[in-house]
Amino acid sequence: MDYLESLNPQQQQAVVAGTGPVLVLAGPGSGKTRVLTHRIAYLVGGLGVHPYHIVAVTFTNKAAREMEARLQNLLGEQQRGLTVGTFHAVCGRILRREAEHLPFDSNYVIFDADDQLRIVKQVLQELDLDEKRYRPQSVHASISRAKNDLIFVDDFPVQTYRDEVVKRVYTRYQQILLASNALDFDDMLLWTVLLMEDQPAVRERYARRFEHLLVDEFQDTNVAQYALLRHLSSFHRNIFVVGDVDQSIYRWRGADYRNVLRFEQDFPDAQVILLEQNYRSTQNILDTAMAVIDRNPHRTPKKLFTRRGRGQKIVVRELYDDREMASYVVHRIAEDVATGAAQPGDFAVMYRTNAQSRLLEEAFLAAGLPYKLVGAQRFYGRREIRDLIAYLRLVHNPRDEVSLTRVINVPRRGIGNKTLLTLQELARSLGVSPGGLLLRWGGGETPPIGEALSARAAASLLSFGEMLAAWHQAKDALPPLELMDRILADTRYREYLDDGTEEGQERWDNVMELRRLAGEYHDRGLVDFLEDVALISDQDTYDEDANVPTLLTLHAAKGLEFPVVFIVGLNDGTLPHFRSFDDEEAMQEERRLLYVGITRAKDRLYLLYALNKSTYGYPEPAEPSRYLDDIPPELVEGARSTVTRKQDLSPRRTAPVRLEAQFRPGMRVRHPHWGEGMVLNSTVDADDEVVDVFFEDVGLKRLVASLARLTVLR
DNA sequence: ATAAAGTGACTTTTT
DNA sequence: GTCACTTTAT
Repeated sequence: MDYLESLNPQQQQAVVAGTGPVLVLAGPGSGKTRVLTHRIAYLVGGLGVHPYHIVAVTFTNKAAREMEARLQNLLGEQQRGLTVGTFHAVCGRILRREAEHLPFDSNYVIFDADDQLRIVKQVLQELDLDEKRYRPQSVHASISRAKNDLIFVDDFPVQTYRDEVVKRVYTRYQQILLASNALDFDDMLLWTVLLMEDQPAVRERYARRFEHLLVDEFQDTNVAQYALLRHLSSFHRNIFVVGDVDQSIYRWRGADYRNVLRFEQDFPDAQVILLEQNYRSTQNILDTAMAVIDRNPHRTPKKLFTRRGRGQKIVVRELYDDREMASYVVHRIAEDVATGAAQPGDFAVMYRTNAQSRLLEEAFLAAGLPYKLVGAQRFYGRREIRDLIAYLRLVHNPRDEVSLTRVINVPRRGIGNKTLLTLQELARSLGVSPGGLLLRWGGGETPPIGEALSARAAASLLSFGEMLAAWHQAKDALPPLELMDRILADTRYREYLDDGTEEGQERWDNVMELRRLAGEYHDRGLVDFLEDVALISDQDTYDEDANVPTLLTLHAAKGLEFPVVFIVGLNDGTLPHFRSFDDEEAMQEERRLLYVGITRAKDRLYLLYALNKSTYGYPEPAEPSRYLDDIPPELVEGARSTVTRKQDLSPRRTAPVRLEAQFRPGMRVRHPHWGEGMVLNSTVDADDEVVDVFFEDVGLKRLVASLARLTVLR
């Protein structure tokens, strides 16, 4: 088999690069996944490396699955034994196997973002700290950042009083995790690195095993991940990383693109290979992307080029507000589909924040067009889904106090706050976890209740304990699906949800969806089910086979491509996001985010901004994104004479009728964005006034008077 | 103990 | 406008 077939010279060079460190700097659409998979195929099929000795690490399950699928095509059964997975999944496997060296056992559960926040809140309450002064999110972010930087509790530096508070919360937070036999996302990396450092023999075993280490999206690694890679490659030094600093968009999660520079320092003998040829987009799209990203300082400029030709110009368009924007998108899609110019699945709509999806969804719904939204939170964040996962987690690991607290009174079974508190105290006095106590109680042991509990409360607890004990006993014999069915039946969960409303039905449908998912784990079992559910990412929910338009955040778009891309809400404050305004590094990342979005487009690109945006309900005038100014007009369709006009797409909204012209040729006017200009012409339309204005700075514009917020100057 | 009604705070991005 | 959390009434 020829592993170099259909690869360009740079790709080939990367695929057959000799042993030792290799750094591949790969622009968007340059075929980096091809390079990674062909490299592995070459190692196994060409050099005869056993797959057992190869590990490939990605950031999302989707990327891992895609790599596996492509390897299956290239290698067939020869690929068996390969380790391909996300950082967290690979660490998870190592931690379960090596649990004897660690302060938790191999049945540990993974606490997700919501659980983590709950614990922080609980701790803040315990320590009698004011949640207004110490916002749980922000305290948690500090803890997470420390962990990503490999700073353990004892080493947490204290310079301010706030640091001191965070350290106290961090300490207690960590105690609770361990008492619950639980890890958060950051712990998975942190404990693995700690394991490698504290147990040289273990490190040696893995370092010897992994002869070849391959890493995707290397620019998104954080300190902990980089440390882990160094440990795992410490014996063979065959570390092959692929990345693009211009696509680094996870700084807020601890990612540091400077790891790419660090790599070159730490491995001075590294081969560096540049992939610049783009196989995805037209040259106009690439030029747009470069115009945006070139403004970032301290970059090694890359020249993205394609053989696909210039293609169509990009569309930059102003819409009245977010609603009109959504409506415009839907109508454009409907039109292209109707004329046969494109298929529904060709389109993607991208935005900066999740909240922006709502109006888009409404517009699709109103038009009766199916669409798909990428985002796991949507599903896994739902109350009913979290409840059921909490039940399963509790059965799997009764020490999980977060889950116990969540479900002990759902559906209502007469166990209120007071009773729960008494249970917790009782458990503490006996030196067991509350879940453990209930389990034993339900299994026949009677705890020394004394006067602490009323007879009714005790009966409620006992009956819950009995259910828990029965499930716990059955869990090893039952596949996840059957266990879930049993829980649903015993708790009468459906009756609890079904309140006769549409919402109740929807919730039950969600439960059925989770049930379907559980069914896929018949052979792998509960542990894998719970782990996968905890580590699922938004990007993992992208379904390329659906042939419907895709709605997704710019972050979730990384690694994907679409024939037609709409980027909506290109307004200052949204992109760049206002929270980044006072942080230079963050602002550079906003720019990279737009760059990532633009480079997803193969053929057509729409950049849309609103004249008015609404910040939680209330509309206010908005500025176009500053990044739009960086795009050369010759790349933009009709750039010289933008018609600024409210789209007459929703018949419900009609502009106020105006009979007389307000503006006359020769008048001097001011526009909030375009500055001062002179009116050249004005005509009264059926329901509005259309004014042509020549602006000093931007030239001729056609404006609708009722929307353009023009003021007349003397 | 629970349901209903009221409050305030908040939205980047997510393994 | 939406959510989570708190207060209030039963």
